[in-house]
Amino acid sequence: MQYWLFKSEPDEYSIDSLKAEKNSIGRWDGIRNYQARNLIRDDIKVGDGVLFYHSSCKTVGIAGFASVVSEPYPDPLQFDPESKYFDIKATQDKPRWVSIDIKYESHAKSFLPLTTIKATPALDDMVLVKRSRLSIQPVSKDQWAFIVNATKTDLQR
DNA sequence: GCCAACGTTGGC
DNA sequence: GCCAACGTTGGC
Repeated sequence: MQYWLFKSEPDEYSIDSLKAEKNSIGRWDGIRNYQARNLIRDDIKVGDGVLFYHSSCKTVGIAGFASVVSEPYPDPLQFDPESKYFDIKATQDKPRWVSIDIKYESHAKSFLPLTTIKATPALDDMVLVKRSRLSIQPVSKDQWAFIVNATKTDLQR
């Protein structure tokens, strides 16, 4: 089992959006970065764990947990001229971009802000800290375990 | 809204 | 294949 971090802008698609989907399963689409695509296509497997990260918003950080529930398949948006993710160079025979489905697992009982991640020595090797722009990135087993532990009690109360 | 850090494009 | 110009991401 492997672990990953997926970034999403909560104004577009938040962990609550995922939870609200039918069976709490949503399609992760609109990936238009080759590195991220290659991870989805080649490395990410059914059953892998996903950290759901909220980016470009008031408080950025890890909002909850999900899991991978499908094999990769062609992203339908690349064929849709109405979509902002339409790609004129993609064809049904030779699709360029892939999606996978993920399933909501849980909210972090305490939201883990990026500022805390950066201030935590156990987490400062995260790709998030080092190469912040990658929208899908690997997370180590130790990082995952640390984050599961760090978010399981609500420190706000 | 600014801007740094990338990633992509396209001329040569 | 280089690299300048341009576009995008994403924190602040």
